[in-house]
Amino acid sequence: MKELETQKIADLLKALGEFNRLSLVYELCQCNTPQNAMCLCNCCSVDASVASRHLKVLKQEGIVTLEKNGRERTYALNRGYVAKSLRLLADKIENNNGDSDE
Amino acid sequence: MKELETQKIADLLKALGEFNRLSLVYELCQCNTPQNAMCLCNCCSVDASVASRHLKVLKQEGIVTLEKNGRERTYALNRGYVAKSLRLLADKIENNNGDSDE
DNA sequence: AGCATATTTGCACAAATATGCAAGTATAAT
DNA sequence: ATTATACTTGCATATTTGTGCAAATATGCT
Repeated sequence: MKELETQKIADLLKALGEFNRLSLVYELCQCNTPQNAMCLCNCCSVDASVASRHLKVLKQEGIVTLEKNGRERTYALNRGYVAKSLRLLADKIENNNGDSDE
Repeated sequence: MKELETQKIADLLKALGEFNRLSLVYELCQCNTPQNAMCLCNCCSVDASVASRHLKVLKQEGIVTLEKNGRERTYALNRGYVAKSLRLLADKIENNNGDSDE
């Protein structure tokens, strides 16, 4: 149970912790409108298939959301979820929350 | 330059984004006193050599600090740095800070 | 010096991961 | 129906990564 939670946050961090994937996230971060995958694969200079796979990972982790518009798929950053998760971890690390041994 | 920064935060996240390494961080997070590596290798059930290597990675990323006391090395979590880095990223992701395109 | 404890390093290896290309699928346009 | 666009998926592959064991190193103890 604790393990599951640890694994989940580890997976989130791992998904973010790869250069091209983080570049995609940054790219999405700068545009307020959802972007399609083709646009995104330009931001890091990789094959479309590579961008596609990275976006799949990001989606699986809930970092981005996907919407299908005709033949194009637009991705949007799940800002709230990612920010919240990161802050939760930051709080835990900084405050050693609750558990006060000293 | 931007790339370097992206790479740096990616490396930090990658270091945190592995189950056993994150477990070590959590373990260090709960103890306010620095812990030696032997103690730490018990928290995740891995060989001492494995814990040693993970701690090395964490140290390289500035996540933990090392202090030598005689033959034992005690590690302490660099709470401030890690928390600050995570919050910075959270802010960036949530606020699309400054850069207002639409 | 000799032994015990704490930790790191060399080696081997299996599993995961990132990548590109080519082929496949889906949908829109003509 | 044919063609074009926007992806995704199936290989093949090269690289990285996590792991354990055994040996090496470092330091303290007697």
